[in-house]
Amino acid sequence: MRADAQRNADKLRTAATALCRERGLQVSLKEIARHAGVSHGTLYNLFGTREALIDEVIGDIAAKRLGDAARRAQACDDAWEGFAGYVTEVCELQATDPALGDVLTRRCPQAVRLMAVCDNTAAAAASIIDRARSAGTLRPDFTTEDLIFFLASNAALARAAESTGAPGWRRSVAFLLDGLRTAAAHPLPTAPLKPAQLHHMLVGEPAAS
Amino acid sequence: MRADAQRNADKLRTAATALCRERGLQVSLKEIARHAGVSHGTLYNLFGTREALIDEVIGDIAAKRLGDAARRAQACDDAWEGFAGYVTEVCELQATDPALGDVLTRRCPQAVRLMAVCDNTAAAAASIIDRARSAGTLRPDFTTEDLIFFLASNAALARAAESTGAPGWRRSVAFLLDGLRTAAAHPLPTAPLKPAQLHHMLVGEPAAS
DNA sequence: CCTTATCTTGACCCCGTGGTCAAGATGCCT
DNA sequence: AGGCATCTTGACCACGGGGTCAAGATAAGG
Repeated sequence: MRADAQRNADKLRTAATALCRERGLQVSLKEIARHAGVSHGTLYNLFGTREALIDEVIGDIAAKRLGDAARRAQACDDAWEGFAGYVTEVCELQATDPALGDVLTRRCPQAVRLMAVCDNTAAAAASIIDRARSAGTLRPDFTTEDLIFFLASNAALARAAESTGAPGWRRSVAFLLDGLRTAAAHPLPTAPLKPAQLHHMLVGEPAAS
Repeated sequence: MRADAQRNADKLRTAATALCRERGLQVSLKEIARHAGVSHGTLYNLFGTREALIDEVIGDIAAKRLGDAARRAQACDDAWEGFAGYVTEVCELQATDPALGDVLTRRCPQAVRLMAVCDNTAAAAASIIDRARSAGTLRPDFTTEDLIFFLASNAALARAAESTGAPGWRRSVAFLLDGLRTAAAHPLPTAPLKPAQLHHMLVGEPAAS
């Protein structure tokens, strides 16, 4: 790879990172190129598809931040505290970094690394949930799919809320948590979602546009 | 108004109603015209702006359906049942009629009648919430803004969920309700949203595109 | 039936998106 | 320095959105 190509690739990566993290994963490629001070043709030359760029640029950040949150939760002595802290922390990530919200809602299904991050997050969430359920503090009928559903539904609003300086999502999370303690549980109206149903829901309809 | 103009207006209204209710309020005007078998120029002639069309077409439906739900809640003997039923019913409306979801999230701020429906709904919700709080079954720190925040966050997902035949939102609502009983309440992390903050949040960032 | 006011049409404008590619520029190696 | 391979550019394609308007169609009334 020639030096100038390398330089341009870096400029594009930088621009893409910044734009994705402040506006989400569906920023226009031409805008990224413009922002990087480079022709959009160059972007196509160097990365080919949006997925390749995004995947490269957001993959590590997403894996790190979501992984850290999961590890913190698992390291927590109290299972419930770990679970509650995890939910709060992930919501906070969504609120402050739109790109992460889009990762969790599978907005970019072609990006293999991001999808892997998504799967890992689901697995981590499952273990955090399991632990809290086993401890008897989290209601037993709460599933990983329920958590992801909640995260997905909060993604858009959390972002908007943060920009107004009014973190309404914090109250939302608190209400949810209060409803998730074993003591608060009442029978649920429907069966849990199957993973495939959740998946289809998220990739099928990319959250209103 | 000439007879053919009247006929075209009706065709456009019919098409607009159908498309809005199955795809939300931001359907393209050209698509509505196409669907009505009429030139898009005619649409502009007869209605001028998207807001005028939408307002006329969705206003009554929205007012009726949301009003009915509120009345049913208020007619309910038990305050908590009324409240819980109301939340469920509104979510169901959002899931089955994307247009209503968009109305409640103020996706079309120029449409005065729709905004009035929105305000009326908020007022009705406030009274339903008040009643349940006074009865002691709904936790006292839950506000109208919290409800609207929840409805907004569920809007996109409820729609997607319905189309997969997996009503995940029903479980979401159930978890929320379990967290809203007075007995389940734990202290909240932040102060309630002010109405203006909520408003700014909804109109400022139209939910992730 | 013929006139006229009303209405419809579709070509046209602007803007944006994703994507391609020949021509020209530039880095690099000899 | 020169020549080749690599890379960049920006014009171009097709598509879609919102919106406008002159010219032609048509309903309504005399």
